[in-house]
Amino acid sequence: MPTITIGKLAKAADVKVPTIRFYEQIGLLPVAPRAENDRRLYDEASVRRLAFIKHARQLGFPIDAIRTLLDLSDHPERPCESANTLAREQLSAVETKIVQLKALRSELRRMVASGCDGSAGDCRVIEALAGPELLGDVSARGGESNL
Amino acid sequence: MPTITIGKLAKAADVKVPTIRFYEQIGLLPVAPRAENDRRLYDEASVRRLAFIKHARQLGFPIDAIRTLLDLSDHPERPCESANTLAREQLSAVETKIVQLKALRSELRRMVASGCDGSAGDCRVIEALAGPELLGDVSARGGESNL
DNA sequence: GTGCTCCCTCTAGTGGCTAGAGGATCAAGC
DNA sequence: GCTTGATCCTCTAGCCACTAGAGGGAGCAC
Repeated sequence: MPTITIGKLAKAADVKVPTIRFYEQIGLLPVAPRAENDRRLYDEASVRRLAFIKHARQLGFPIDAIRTLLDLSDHPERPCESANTLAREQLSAVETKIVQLKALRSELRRMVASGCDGSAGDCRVIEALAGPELLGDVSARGGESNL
Repeated sequence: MPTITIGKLAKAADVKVPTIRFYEQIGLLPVAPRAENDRRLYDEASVRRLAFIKHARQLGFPIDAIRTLLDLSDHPERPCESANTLAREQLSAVETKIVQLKALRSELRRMVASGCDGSAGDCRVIEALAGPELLGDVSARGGESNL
């Protein structure tokens, strides 16, 4: 029997109230039953479901992937292949992004290190941006430095 | 005297045609003069300006920061303090993101490593998502990235 | 009755493009 | 001259995942 208000749910899962309504709207959360005064009511299962979503979002899973993951979690008898695939895909997306960001970081470090304090005409930062691009295809430059 | 078509400019700077029109619309590129047939015309300076923008975008600078940087580059007599500041800010944003992504990566690695091939009911991936959150406040928010 | 907080719906805005409709014009080949 | 395909134009709408705000109702403490 659902008794939790949307505000309580929001606090319990550390998610903003409008986000919950948004998740309902796009079908990530089921349409909540309403009290007589038209307010949404939730139960403990809602808290768990929302926490699941939040966790997955923190890990960067796109909404569609989360839909699939929730679907699997709702049907424990189905094979979990796609959950594994989604996780691997997300891992590789994150890894790619890290590689790219490291390339950006090293160029930005160079820019910042050669920092100037004169006028824009001699500015190393602006020069670096105007100059020939040293980053090739960012995604192609994996090596960089490791950490 | 401008003679370069938008298509040529797009190729020269490796940017899509609609993106150029978009940059004009938001004032990153000046309104291009038109030929008699109403087509936009560009010159070498446009190529350099667009390359500057593209490079800055690749580095993740937000449009507003690029506006400032272009402004400085248009007025070489001004002090370049803000260029330095913007670069430092961008560097720190990139560094923060890297840290966050590494945390995600390690959790995803754990998930993927404990991969299962049974049914969703026993799936480690789903379990990990449902389980208590181990991540702090990573909040991968803000449109995922501005790369 | 007066605040205060919570809730409701609905629309529009964010960033940085990208896609598509619907049409005009151009360059090249026949 | 005619056709074909590439390129250009404008305009609107869509993407993702929310977030903000308007404008209002309801409930509770004082």
